[in-house]
Amino acid sequence: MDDEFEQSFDPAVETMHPRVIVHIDIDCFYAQVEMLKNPELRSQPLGIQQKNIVVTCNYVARQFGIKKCMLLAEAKELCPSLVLVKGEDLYDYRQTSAKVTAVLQKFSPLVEKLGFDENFVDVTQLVAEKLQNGFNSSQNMEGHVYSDATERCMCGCYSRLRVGAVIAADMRAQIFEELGLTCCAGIAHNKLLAKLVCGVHKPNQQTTIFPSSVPGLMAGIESIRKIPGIGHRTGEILQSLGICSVSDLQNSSDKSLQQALGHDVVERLRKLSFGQDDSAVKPTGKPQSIGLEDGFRKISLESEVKEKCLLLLQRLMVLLAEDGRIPGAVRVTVRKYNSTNRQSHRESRQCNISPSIFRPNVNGLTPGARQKLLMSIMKLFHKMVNISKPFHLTLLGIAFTKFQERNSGKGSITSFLMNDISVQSVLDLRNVSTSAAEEMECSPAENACQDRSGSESEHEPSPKKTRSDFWRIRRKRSFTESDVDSINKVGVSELRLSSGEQIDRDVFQKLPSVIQEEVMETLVDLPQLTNRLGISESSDSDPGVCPPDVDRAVFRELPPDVQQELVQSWTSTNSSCASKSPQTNICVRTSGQNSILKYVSSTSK
DNA sequence: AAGCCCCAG
DNA sequence: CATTCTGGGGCTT
Repeated sequence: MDDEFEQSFDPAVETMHPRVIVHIDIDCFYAQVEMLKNPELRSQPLGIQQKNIVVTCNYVARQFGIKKCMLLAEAKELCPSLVLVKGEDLYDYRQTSAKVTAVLQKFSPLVEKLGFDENFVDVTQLVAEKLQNGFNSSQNMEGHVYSDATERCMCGCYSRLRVGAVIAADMRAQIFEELGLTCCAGIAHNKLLAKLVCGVHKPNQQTTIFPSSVPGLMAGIESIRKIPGIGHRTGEILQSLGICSVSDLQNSSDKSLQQALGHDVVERLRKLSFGQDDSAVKPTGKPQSIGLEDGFRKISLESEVKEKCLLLLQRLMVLLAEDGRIPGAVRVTVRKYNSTNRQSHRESRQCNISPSIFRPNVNGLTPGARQKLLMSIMKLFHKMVNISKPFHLTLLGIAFTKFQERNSGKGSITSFLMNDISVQSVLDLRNVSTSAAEEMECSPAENACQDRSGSESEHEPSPKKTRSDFWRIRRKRSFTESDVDSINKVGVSELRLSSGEQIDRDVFQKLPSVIQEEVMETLVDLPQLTNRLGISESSDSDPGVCPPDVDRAVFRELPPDVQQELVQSWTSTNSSCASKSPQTNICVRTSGQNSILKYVSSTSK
């Protein structure tokens, strides 16, 4: 309140800076993850490829002038020897991201994720504790200081930020020691400044900014668009009103602005332009919705809609299982083709679904869960599209929402998983075909309490497990005849697989049996679909043939497409693998990627 | 509930 | 399909 008085007096001056915020940004995140998985890449120029672009690259590659989001061709020209790794399977990135966040949560519960590679941490409390305990930071300043901090603010933030810098250094050390990742940190009294200053010294460095340097920092920002919070649209509006530079914004008191954006927004933006940001670090929790959507040229048949929905559903089930919660509602989104309407005009309908769909039936395992779900979905679809008339869709999406609260255990999908005897039997299978070493990384118990804490004790029970072991550890594993038998007991009678790779443990096992069945049923019921997607029956019997970069694709959270492939290979009762020995390994990866390409090119583009 | 906007990555 | 996809937020009806 004092604050407000002061600012109405002079908007450029803040008198109090009570918080300490650290912004952590992992250096070229995807590239680092890939280099952990395959250390040989460290010495080579590495680019992470998505579609036709290099989304990020390591620092070796940057010496060639390669930049983020550069076109593939462009990058190759700059560096013909550029090693490319596909970065479309986000599983490892997501996992690693969660581990980073888990490390940071040891410092404060106030950790806010921004994408996979950034986190805000409010360490005000920890700083206060350290200061109370007589922590002395006046000796040496940890890391860089933005500009030459001259004046000292009298609110006490000078000491606090210095302690913050020490904490940030600690965070970075822990992230490196525990995960092998380097990162940058920005330390400031608010989120905006912490983020802005984070990247001033890169890579693997940290920068602290004190309030006296804030005007300089803000003045040095070329475009207003660089200010987090001013996005595409707002930037355009501001520009259209002649507000281009930060100082333009600082001095703006236009009435037209107020009209265009509203008083509150304008106030917020003006504050931002002075480096002021009251927004709190909002602890990131589980998502409120989990959804997928697919864009395409044209869908005009109901049968195509059904197919799409089944595919989306299949992928969604996996994400859902990984999340561990049970949704209470489903939403369907469509975008109708409209030549005049450049806007992606979307429509959506949602309805509640009985959570029992995701629970076991008294008599065993939900016979028609998928059908029920699909029925609900199609019903929603029909609310938006009258199929008796021609229609043309360019997008279909399905999302689950209204998740049940972290139930005391009952009803939670994971607890169900663990309580279901038949599933237990599947879990137990793992012991048959899994080595002890592998067991350590992911024991059934750990999986059961899917506790987000992620970084738990795990690994290290074994003497020396190198980092590359960490990534290589899950490999080759085969289902045996008895595995198949047991799975049959669970009720997935059509299942026939000779190779599971990580599938069994990492994904299949994680899935509630209901969902396991869902996945199976989907495919069993839709032979034409599986055929269209094509089972590469090639089933390469020599996994060693797989190129290393291909080999790493971890089925687990399956980039749904790969998962699909795998499920197909399980499902194909009469495919070549059935005739082979149960021990035969299928090179899932290779066949998967090929088919994915086929699939993508035939439907998506 | 659903449409509309915005934003970030 | 015109920067795709995913998730979040806010405001309005």
